[in-house]
Amino acid sequence: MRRRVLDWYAVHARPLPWRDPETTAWGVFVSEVMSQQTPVGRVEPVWREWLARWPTAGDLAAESPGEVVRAWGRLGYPRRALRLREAAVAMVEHHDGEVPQDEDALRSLPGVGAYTAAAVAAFAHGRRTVVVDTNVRRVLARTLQGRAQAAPALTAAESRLAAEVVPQDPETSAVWNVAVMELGALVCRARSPECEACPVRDLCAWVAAGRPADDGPPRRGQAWHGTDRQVRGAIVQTLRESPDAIARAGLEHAVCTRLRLDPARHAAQVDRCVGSLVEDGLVEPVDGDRLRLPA
DNA sequence: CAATCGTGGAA
DNA sequence: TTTCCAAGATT
Repeated sequence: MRRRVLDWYAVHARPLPWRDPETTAWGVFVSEVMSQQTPVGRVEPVWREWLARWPTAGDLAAESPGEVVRAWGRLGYPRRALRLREAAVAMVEHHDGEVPQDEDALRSLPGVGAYTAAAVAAFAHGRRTVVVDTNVRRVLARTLQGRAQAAPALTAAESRLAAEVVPQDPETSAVWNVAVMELGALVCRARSPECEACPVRDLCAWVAAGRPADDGPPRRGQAWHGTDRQVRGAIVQTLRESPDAIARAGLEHAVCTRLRLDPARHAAQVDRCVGSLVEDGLVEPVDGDRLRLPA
């Protein structure tokens, strides 16, 4: 199993820029945060802009939150941009401006959870960690458990299983971690798995079982139309595109127009979302009734 | 533990 | 057209 996956990766790995040996730990760190819940294909162009503009943690730490959110563009979940900047500040203040190597130190940074800490320790520093992302969970669920998809949330049994299959040698373990992720992203995909092209199809428990459909509870889809998330997104997008602060009434109008919502019916919702964005530090009130990205 | 938090492309 | 979901983190 391990040899097959490692050999497959050696041939089929995508040439992502942050996999270049020349890429710094900071570059890897940025790529991991940007890739949280965002397809890597969408991350790549923004990552290039960021690394050219802010080549080190110190460079980003010195930037204003608003500029960082603006440069985040449409990657989604803009709070990640704020936390990435806060993580850079923490690196400057507590880690001599460098990306920590220790998994626990990484985990303590803003916006860094179990996955990102393990990934950065492995891919930026060559540490032996157990990287468990959505790809790894799906690959292990299929190959070892014979299930179509992993459980809705990460279970202790899953973590144990993932830890067992990571090679002992640190160098090999890092390649293994990224290789399983890549296999899940390119071949063992969630929707249309390409088992014919899979290096471990002949020892995959799911294939052996005839690729049974998922037997778990149906996943409730994320509601979108008319939600606060949609409204928040439109607010931040509008402010991102405006070099100047915008009056509250003008912002409400712009957001409702953008989303084709009745202003009379949704003014309160827009207002409430502005409030939550201010609390999150994504929006800043100025001059009494005007709003902008935080300076 | 479950809800919340953006966005856009593919099925 | 609607649905699914992608290198998760936080509360």
